[in-house]
Amino acid sequence: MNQHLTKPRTKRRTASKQVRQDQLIKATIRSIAKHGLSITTIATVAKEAGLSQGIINLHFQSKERLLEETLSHIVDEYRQAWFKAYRMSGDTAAEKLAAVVAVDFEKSICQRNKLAVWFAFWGESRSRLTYRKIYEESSREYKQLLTLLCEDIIKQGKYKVQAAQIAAGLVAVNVGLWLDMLISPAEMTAERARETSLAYLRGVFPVHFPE
Amino acid sequence: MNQHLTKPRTKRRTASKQVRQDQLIKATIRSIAKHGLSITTIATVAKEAGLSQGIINLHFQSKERLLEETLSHIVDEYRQAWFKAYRMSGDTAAEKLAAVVAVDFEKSICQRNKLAVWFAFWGESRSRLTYRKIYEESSREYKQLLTLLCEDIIKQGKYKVQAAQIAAGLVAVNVGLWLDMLISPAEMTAERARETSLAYLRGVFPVHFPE
DNA sequence: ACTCTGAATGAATGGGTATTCATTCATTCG
DNA sequence: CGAATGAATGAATACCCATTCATTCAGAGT
Repeated sequence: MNQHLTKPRTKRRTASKQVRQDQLIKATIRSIAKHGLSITTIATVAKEAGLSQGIINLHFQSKERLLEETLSHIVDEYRQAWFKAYRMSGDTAAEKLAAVVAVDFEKSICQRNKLAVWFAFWGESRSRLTYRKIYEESSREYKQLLTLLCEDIIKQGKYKVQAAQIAAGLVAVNVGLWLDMLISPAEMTAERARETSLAYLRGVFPVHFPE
Repeated sequence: MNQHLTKPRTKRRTASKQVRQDQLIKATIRSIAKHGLSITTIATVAKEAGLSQGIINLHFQSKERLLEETLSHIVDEYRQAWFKAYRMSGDTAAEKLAAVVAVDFEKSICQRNKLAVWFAFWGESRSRLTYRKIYEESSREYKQLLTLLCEDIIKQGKYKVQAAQIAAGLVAVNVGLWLDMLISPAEMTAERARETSLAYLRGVFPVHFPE
């Protein structure tokens, strides 16, 4: 029924579920960055991973689930990064705030491939409840933390601003800077973005973020 | 060769190129907002417009060109809006800056359907030079204008900040606020977003944006 | 060495999708 | 009014995509 005469004899390996799923998620990120979400197919991901098409449904049941897992992967990685920065940084609220914000401009977090994925999913989020849920849950936590830190700083410095508003503004600046880094990486480097974000904090909390 | 026996006899009209193209672009915006860019097909757009599939290639030659024209439409509309706000507003730089920034939170500009389109195209922009070009050109102009206004204000108030950096931060905040309005419209209304954006300006230019 | 398990493949399938074009029809013009 | 024009249709075409599954194969256990 089938003639395997011209088979290219590719070397084949077996690997654990965990390894393969990671490999496929990373291939998905590359494919979305390279081709865009709307051109990303089972075929482009499989090719990017150097594996066969069938393996995606084997490990993720459907393309849709692969995409959801990819978004979750990036969102979780981000959450772990800022949480670690929060716990490991100095004692004052200002130090902690600076450390958490700096995460957004760390190489592993703000590399262009990953930024492309964030924006790709945000672009579809209006129409896909699942994407929105995945992002919103993590985002809410993040804003809560920033708001708490801002409240602390405001109390200390007797600033006349609303913590939640400053936190929302801070998150917003960083999202906007990510867009610049995605679209015009030559003009907006991570370093310049970090400074721009810090300029916002300096404006709002001059005593705590001097110079 | 073909049997038109069951034809539903839909009423048919003819309209000028301009009218049809506008109609199709608006249908495209609705389709992208409703289904997402990756699910938007010739069929969904045609259905949204209440017209037949063939009409899209008749007026735009290809689906890709329709999408490009849709992005251009939104970008141009935005550019005209802020340019008008710039020309029509008061004489001082601070007044002009406030007026231009306020455009981002006008109903016609920041309605959710249009925000979905902005983010959809940003999400694909990494892989599509054409999208990036369309956005970048307009974006550069916009930042130049904001930078000039900031320079003026900085000179007047002897602020110790860099105009380009403040302008970049301002654009960034507003992009980030658009994301909030897209994802969580209940939590981030246009009014709240406007205030958050203004809080940024107050922080940086306290004398010119008091209270 | 031999069997067993399950990882991996890729051809086949069924359902879409963009584009084309012969045809229909509304409108304009002589 | 009758012919000419070009807007609009939608069936047909050729291609693409996600998913399935019979089959192959690598590694573990005996």
